[in-house]
Amino acid sequence: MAEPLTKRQKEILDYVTQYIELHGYAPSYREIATAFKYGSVATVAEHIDSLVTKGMLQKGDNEARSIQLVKEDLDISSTVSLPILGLVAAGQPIETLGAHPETLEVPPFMVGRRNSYVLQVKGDSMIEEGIHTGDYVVVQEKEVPSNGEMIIALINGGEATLKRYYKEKGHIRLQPSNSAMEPIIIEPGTPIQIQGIVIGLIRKY
Amino acid sequence: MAEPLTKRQKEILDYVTQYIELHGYAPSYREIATAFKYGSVATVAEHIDSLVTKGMLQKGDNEARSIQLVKEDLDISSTVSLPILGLVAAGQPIETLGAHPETLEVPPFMVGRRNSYVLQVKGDSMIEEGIHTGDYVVVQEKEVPSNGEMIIALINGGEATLKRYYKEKGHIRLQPSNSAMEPIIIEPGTPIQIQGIVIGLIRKY
DNA sequence: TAGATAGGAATACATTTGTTCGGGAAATGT
DNA sequence: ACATTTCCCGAACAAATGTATTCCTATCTA
Repeated sequence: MAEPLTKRQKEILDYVTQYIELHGYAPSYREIATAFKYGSVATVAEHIDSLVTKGMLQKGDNEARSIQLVKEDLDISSTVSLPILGLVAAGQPIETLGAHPETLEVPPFMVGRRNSYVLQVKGDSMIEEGIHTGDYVVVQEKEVPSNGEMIIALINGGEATLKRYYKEKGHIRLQPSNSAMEPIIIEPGTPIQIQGIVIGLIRKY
Repeated sequence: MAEPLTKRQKEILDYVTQYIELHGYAPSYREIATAFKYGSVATVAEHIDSLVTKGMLQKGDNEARSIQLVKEDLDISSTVSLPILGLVAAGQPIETLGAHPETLEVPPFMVGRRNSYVLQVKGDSMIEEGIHTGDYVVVQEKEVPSNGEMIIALINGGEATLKRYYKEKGHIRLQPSNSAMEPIIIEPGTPIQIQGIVIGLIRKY
């Protein structure tokens, strides 16, 4: 099945492939001819015919720009699929999204060893660090964060916050990155539950 | 952003979408006219123009079957490994990282059907939209951006910028998201090369 | 009711584009 | 050496295709 391609044919194939990936549609024969400095489109037609015959391309009859790539290879790289557990917003409990959470494919380099999951951000508490409403944060479960780490915390058993964590003398300070918001001081004895730390951010435009 | 489509326009869009998925390339105006039993291709041209204006489609000028879908749908199966081509920073050319670029595993929902790659951000030109030094932006190659899209542009053949693109009467405005920086006005004739549009952001803490 | 908007028709036109046919030169294989 | 394959040119052609212009009819809105 592996029909051998000549050098020229492979060059044409590569050009067509790149053109399609760049433009979203196929080149015309004359565009190919120009790219290869051909004096005749017939030369292009021959090569395309060869490539079609050899099964490397497909095309419609008498139809402009109808060359199609014969798709074959899709890379099967490793990916981690994390559940989107809900929304996190200052002052609101985490809204769970039911028993069948959606999942988000996450680059493996972002995922830690422990349990991880994804939350969608709502609110402006970390706006000055470039975390906007709609962004996804990758959260790794961790009960004892280090100073300065960004955490998901439940305060008073119900309110979820996305803040930076600072353990200081006599109390814990949860620092938003929003000059319009005040830091939260957690005095000893106040119930606080650290859900995890933020280890990644994903945004789609 | 969400331009309202009329019923007819949506029908045309759906037809074009299905045609492309079925054939692998776009229909001609006359094929669309036949499908809708139109007596005139001008009717099709009007609808396509509307859809292009509303940002639902793109097309080449005077090019047959050059309609492209803008809304890229995602197959939620494999993951995509994109090359990290270099750094982008205002006033600096893209620093290529040699012939053996690292790759970044990117969630497939972020990748379009065209060529995509990853750049690491350096500088503050988009700081107010939450794009910081060290972040990775996912770039999709596209020569003709739509208004308001965030683009990677080469100005004067060497300076790379990450800006938002606005085509206005008589010129192009490249708008940073940093109140300390001025927009760049591109007068007609100035060499400018659009590398692609930013379709995603990934940050690792 | 006048005006605006969406949808459509008819026609003509200028390109764009794939196809076909004949011929030629260089490389390759036998 | 001879045949085959690969590669290319040129021109002519018919078909496919996008565009421009003018006009028409509902429908909806101010």
